[in-house]
Amino acid sequence: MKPSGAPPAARPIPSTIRDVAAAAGVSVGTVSKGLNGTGQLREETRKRVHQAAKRLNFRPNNLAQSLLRGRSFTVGLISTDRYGRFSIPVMEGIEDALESARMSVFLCNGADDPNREREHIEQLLMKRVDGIIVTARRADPRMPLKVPAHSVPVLYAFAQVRDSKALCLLPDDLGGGRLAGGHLIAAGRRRIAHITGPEDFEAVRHRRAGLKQALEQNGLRWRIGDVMSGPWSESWGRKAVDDLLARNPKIDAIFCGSDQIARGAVDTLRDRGVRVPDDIAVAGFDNWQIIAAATRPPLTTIDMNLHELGRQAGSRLLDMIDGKNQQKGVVRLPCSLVVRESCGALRRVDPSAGISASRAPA
Amino acid sequence: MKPSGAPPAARPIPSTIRDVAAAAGVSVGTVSKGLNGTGQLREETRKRVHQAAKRLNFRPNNLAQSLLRGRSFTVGLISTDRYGRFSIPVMEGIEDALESARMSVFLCNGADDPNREREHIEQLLMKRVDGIIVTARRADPRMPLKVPAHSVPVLYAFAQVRDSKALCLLPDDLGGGRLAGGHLIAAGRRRIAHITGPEDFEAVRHRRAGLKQALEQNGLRWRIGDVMSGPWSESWGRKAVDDLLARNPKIDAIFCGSDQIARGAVDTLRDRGVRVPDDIAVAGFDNWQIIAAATRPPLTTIDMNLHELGRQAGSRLLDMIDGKNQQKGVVRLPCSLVVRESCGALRRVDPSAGISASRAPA
DNA sequence: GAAATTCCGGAAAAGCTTTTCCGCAAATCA
DNA sequence: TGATTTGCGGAAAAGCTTTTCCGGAATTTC
Repeated sequence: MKPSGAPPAARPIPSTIRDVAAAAGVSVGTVSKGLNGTGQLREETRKRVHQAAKRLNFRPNNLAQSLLRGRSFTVGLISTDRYGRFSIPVMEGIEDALESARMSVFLCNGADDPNREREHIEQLLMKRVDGIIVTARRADPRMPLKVPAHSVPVLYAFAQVRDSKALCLLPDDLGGGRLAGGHLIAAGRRRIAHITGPEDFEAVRHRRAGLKQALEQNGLRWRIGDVMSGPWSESWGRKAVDDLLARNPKIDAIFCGSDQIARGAVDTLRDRGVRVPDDIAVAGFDNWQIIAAATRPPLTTIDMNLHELGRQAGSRLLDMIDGKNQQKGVVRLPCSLVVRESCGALRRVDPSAGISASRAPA
Repeated sequence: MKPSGAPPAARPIPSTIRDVAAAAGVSVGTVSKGLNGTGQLREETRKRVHQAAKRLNFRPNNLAQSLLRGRSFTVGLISTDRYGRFSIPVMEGIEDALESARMSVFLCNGADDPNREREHIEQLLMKRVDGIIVTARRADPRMPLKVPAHSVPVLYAFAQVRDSKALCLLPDDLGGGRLAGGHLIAAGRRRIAHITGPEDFEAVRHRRAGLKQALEQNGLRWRIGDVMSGPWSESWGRKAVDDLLARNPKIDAIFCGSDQIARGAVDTLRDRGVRVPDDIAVAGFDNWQIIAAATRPPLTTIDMNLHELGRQAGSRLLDMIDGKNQQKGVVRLPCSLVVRESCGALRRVDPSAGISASRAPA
């Protein structure tokens, strides 16, 4: 019998398949067959069932279905930390992919608290989710989630884990760096500085390495002194430009590790009367619309295609749930170049830099 | 039994209460009592049950529990449109409130598509959620959701609906406008312009009305000509300032309808050699950290406390589920003032402007 | 007209947990 | 020692749906 768990709140009890059966004057099994189009039923019976169901506002109870099926058509999406700006497109992509398979998503926020995280996982397993996707604010390696081995498929999207058996989907920061470098070089720049984020971010190291590859592929010298690491902020971009110009006024391009940094850099260049892109071209990273488009001039930048990354995460998880495509390890998804005005040259990037370029969205 | 719904994917079947019962040499009922601390069991039996459960990695199946209880301990969170920047804090707040009640959250994105929205609602009702929270990117009135009357409690957070029986939680934009105006006036400003967003946003009208109240309460004249509406963008802020100074150079303060607009305004003032805040004070709205803190000087602005709004949404929904607190209508939650540097005066706002001020976060 | 199909729909089990009700055994009391 | 509690744990029902199996009625075939 109904335990006392549920206080007052007198709400109409949703009608069940028995109610429909009674209303249609048939048995419950017949109702099920009627509504699901299975079994052998007279057309007239089927119609009567449908009408009764409609009249009673019948909605099959997914809990019962899931219990029977042994599948809940549900996945857990757990963010290991507070949502960041990057989480949104990833989440949207995941949702898009999953909802077209009629899967529902449980949202869990770990809030940087391992206990809370564990609680969430426990909760999800009790809810019998079919799979789990883990995201983070930062794509760096972290401790593996304590999901009991093999209980359900787990996939890391924009998050990484030191466990060679796990599947991690990440943006190809190296390719992105190469793309930016290639674009600047194709625009005729020869002396390219790099103002970027903290050295301990893997993304920082990869983007830098990408730039390095682009330079070396084009016979340009890689100057360690032209690389400056600092916080991910506009003010760092401003400060770095000041230092850079004092040290090395012959720079003709700057590749920035984020759009925020680029924004600071461009602002300071303008303040100092340096023309962008005529005197110095500036490329950003992230394609953070709101920043990139508002910069004067608007930023040419790299897009990590996070929505697509999320979408892939969703559909790959579905594959894993179905037992197909048991891929493991780190998979890097391509970045793309978004051309605006801060690098001049409104033309395609040199194809040798790899990966196709795309235009800025209208 | 087991329909063909679930393809290959051979995963270990999670152990059930029967398995535990067998392992512990007791009946299933005893296991239930043992694990839940109910019934009368010898301490030794209870321990044996616990050990068996642990050994088998037993996790009660929430689907079965929910089916029995008639409550799923689950709520649906449906965004009527693509997630915006405002959704994040609201979602986090909602989650915080709900997870401390051990409720799980289904995430649904309507993506501006009424059909998809309807699908999601149908899905949620089939999943027997205990309640639904609706959020939006924009707090303006919209068509009511077609949730069958009284089936489950529905609450609108940062979203509004033309239905007097619905509960809508919104920020008090009017109070926010008054707060900003009061702060500027308390800082000794007398001629305050207002550069804001599109007239058809309710928030725009409310913030403007709040400013008007502050002015009139302090015996200052409300000049319609000093109000300028435009898009929510930096470039509008820049353009508006140019126009404004051309028309009316005697302005000593500007209240901007968003931090982005304020950013554009401040940048242009700097470009023109106008000192902020010495010559003209600028206040923003949103307390969008990344913009407000990077502006030179950092913006004094209004925070809508969206995290708190989300938290309240969550806990009020819980009340509604429990049948308590059947409040309806629009509830406005207070905004607060975040003092940085763009208005000079590093002091508290005039208390007559209502609502307490708070300091900028470190 | 009798036998064999074909049609249609009902009965029941399974999926997992919780709770109520009962009965047995041990312990207590007279 | 016989009668009564008390303590402990088992049996079974309920919650909702799907699917398999089966039986009765109608139809067809010989």
